[in-house]
Amino acid sequence: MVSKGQIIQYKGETNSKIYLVQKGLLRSYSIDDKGKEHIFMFAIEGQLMGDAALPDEPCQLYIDALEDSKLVVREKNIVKDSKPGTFKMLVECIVHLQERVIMLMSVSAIDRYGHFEKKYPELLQRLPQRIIAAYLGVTPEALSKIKGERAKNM
Amino acid sequence: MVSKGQIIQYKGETNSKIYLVQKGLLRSYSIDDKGKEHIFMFAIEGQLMGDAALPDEPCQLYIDALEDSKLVVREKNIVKDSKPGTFKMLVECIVHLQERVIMLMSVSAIDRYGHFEKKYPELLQRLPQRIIAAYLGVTPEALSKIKGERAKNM
DNA sequence: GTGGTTTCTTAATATAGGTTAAGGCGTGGC
DNA sequence: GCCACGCCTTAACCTATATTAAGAAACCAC
Repeated sequence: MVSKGQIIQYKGETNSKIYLVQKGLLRSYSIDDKGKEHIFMFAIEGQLMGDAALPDEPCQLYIDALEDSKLVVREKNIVKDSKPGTFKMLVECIVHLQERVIMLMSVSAIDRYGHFEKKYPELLQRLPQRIIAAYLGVTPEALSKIKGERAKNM
Repeated sequence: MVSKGQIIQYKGETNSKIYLVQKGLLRSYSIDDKGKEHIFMFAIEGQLMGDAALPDEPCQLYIDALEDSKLVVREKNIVKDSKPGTFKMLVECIVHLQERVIMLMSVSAIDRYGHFEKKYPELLQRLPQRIIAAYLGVTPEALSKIKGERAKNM
């Protein structure tokens, strides 16, 4: 059980744990040299969250809770045991990342928002604007403008 | 054996194969609505290349050969058998993607180039400029300018 | 409730990188 | 050799998004 805002993993520390979200919402993110947060991914109920670093390597990402959350903690090594569901989750993770990179490279901010809207209507409700902006790779100001423009064209 | 320029997988087709590169160099990429190519990843000797789509799902990426290449073709399903090396490759893939997304979101074009230079000095030699640009998510013109500016500051 | 944070919006300005265009350099085919 | 084509560079201009700033609205603690 972790409460909203609690940091579960710091960048640079070694962490051999991964987390299955039973309830709530986690995010992983980096902080650039200007102190700006960049969200790498979210994990909601039923999803797995963990840094891809090896169990004894320093992590590249921070992980914290965006809502009060209930977690099942597992060792990263457990993945090696090829638990039925776990392997599939890894592949899903790759699929997701593939899409994410494509989005970041080839789609405008306005279209990334449209895509997010369609794909995660639920998160749209649960997340504050500024968090969505950090996920999409834009500033909250830019996202605000995007929403304004979309409202006009409808 | 495939020759330089040959397309191995088209976006939208279903392809249950993955490719282990024995010799040569592959890339996976998408094409946006302006016809611009965006490179997702490279695979050199010893690396695995494949779309993350399930064996019976349409692929999201094109794959082609940047050099004459020798490939070992495998079924995606073989991954399920948890061949010793294969699982590790999956994890490496995730690590790589994680870094890639972080780069795209939080690092300027000039620093992405610096990072690429350090991480893939060999590819820097083997790849033409325009391909590196597409990988970094900038235009060849911008990359040319970046290199010019770096030369000055040294 | 009230006061203090944090978040959202709007607007003005700044900037990284895109676009377009043109010239030079290489390289492979004939 | 020499032509043609693709690649790289440079430069002028343009656009999307960042930055800065300030006010309005929502949220929280007390």
